[in-house]
Amino acid sequence: MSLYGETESDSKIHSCRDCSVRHCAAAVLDVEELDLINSSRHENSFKKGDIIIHEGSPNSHIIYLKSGLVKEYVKGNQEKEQILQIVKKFSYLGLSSLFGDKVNHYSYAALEDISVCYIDISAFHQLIKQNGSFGYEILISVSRDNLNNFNRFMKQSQKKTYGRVADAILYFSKIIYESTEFELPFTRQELADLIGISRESATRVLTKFHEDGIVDLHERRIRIDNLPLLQQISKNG
DNA sequence: CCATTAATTTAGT
DNA sequence: ACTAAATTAATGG
Repeated sequence: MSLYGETESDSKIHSCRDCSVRHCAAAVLDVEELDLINSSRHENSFKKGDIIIHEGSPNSHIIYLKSGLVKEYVKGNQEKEQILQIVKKFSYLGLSSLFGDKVNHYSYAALEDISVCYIDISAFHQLIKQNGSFGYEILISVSRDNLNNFNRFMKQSQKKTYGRVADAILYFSKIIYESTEFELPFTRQELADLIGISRESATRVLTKFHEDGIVDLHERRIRIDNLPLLQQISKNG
């Protein structure tokens, strides 16, 4: 429950050189650059539900997500929150606030038990300046996220409740799990917060989809049974 | 350590 | 908003 999560214990890596989960941008670093990151990095793990970054906190570090899922969100008025996206492992948390401000604009919370590495922000800056390939990879991931999220929100604003729920299911299926059957990492409330509807509507539409044979639904387990129809609903709002 | 109960969270109407 | 169900924490043996 602590802000800093649990003490590190399991499979602690002793150097970035030996890290087995270097992907994308981290994969293009040379040995010296890895040592630069390594000199300031610290590892940590969080339990499901733990908050990793509070919006408004200073962004002194970039956090590399080594395993698990994280939600990126902003707090709205009383209890309401807006979930921007789900972040998958092997990506960086806090990138979107890196160059824009001195504080994080988004909060991050663990949707399952996760492990992370903190990278000092000045080391990160230096790597971007000195290693074009690294910067290129970072730029790709920032752009991709931007495009994805912006698109989702633009389309969402034109859709009715059913289309939004269909969108959410397709989002999990296509982007997060790459499968037609998956376990939601969300409560109904969080699902609603992702697509800007009420919790009640979320459950109502889910059971309606179930009744209509579009999905099979058990608690948080979802299997898409009628993909064409679901895509149709998503498309038509 | 396990079992029971209390408290909190989640789902459905 | 309210109730029921489920999950988690706390207590006592």
